[in-house]
Amino acid sequence: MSKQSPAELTGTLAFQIGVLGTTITDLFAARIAPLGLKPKHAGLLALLANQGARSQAEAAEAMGVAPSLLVGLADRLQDLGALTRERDPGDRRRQVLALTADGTALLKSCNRIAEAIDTDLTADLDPADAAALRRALAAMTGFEPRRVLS
Amino acid sequence: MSKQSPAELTGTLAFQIGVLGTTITDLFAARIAPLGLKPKHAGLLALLANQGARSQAEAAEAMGVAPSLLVGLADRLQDLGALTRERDPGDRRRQVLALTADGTALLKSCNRIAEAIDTDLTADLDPADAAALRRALAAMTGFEPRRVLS
DNA sequence: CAATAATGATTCACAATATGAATGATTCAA
DNA sequence: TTGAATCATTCATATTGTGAATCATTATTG
Repeated sequence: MSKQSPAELTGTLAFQIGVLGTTITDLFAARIAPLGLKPKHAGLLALLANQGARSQAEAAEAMGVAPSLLVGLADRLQDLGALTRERDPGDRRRQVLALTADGTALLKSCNRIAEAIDTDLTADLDPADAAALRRALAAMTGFEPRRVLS
Repeated sequence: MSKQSPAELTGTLAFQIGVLGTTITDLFAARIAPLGLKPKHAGLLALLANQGARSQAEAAEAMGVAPSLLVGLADRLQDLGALTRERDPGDRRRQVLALTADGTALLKSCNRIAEAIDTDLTADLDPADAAALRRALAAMTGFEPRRVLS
């Protein structure tokens, strides 16, 4: 006889990645909380670091969130001294966000925390499988809409 | 020279799985919405199907949510005729949830939807990498707390 | 056995998160 | 130059989740 119960739903990649993603994000959130950050703050820092200064509208678009949400994220990071927020002289409607040295340092801390989680995640994982996982993620991350860590 | 920018934060598994998980869960949520379900409803159906009837406290524990949240989930599924909710005769404090035939059918629909997402996800993925991905997920899914799809 | 503690389900008040509509400033197009 | 579009911001609102309080029931224990 074949297998009786094929682990309905929970056997799918969609379900497993969904659950694991939430678990990891919650853990990441707990570990960056002492820095005064939430995952979306870290996502914004990373965006600015990797893609350079951006207006709030551009950042919101890139992160897949409403522009109104970005106001609060930028407020917070500005309070922490992690970014500057200046009117674009060429178009004074735009608020241009740019990382400060403090922001870069903060991002590095987030990065270290994420890497520590990676270490735990891949602890009992065949190195070849870990490499394949990275390839698979790269292939899947071009998937449909973009949205940054919540 | 070595690579200048190592994709700060966004290069980590933690970040990538977090983002992908949210993206996938949002997509899954959109596709099961016509069934009148949200991801947590589907998670509860799957729990009952895969592990048998459970009290609400047990289900909440297994899903990693507050018992008070489970009340509403069970209400909804009961309204849809997807589960029965009966006092345990042996301990009349416990409400025991059990799948109905309609609930099983509903879960099968969710399963099909998740499988369709899997198909898209793995479309341009080396089959060997897809297999490795499954192994990696299996290894990582024993990770810390449990929480079901949100 | 009686009194007290613990457990399960439920309701409720509340916090956190996100959205979209409205507003005001500015820029673009006709 | 007038009207439409864009950007940032605020505000009202929806959604989601939690924990405290309550009530019924069951366990404990003096």
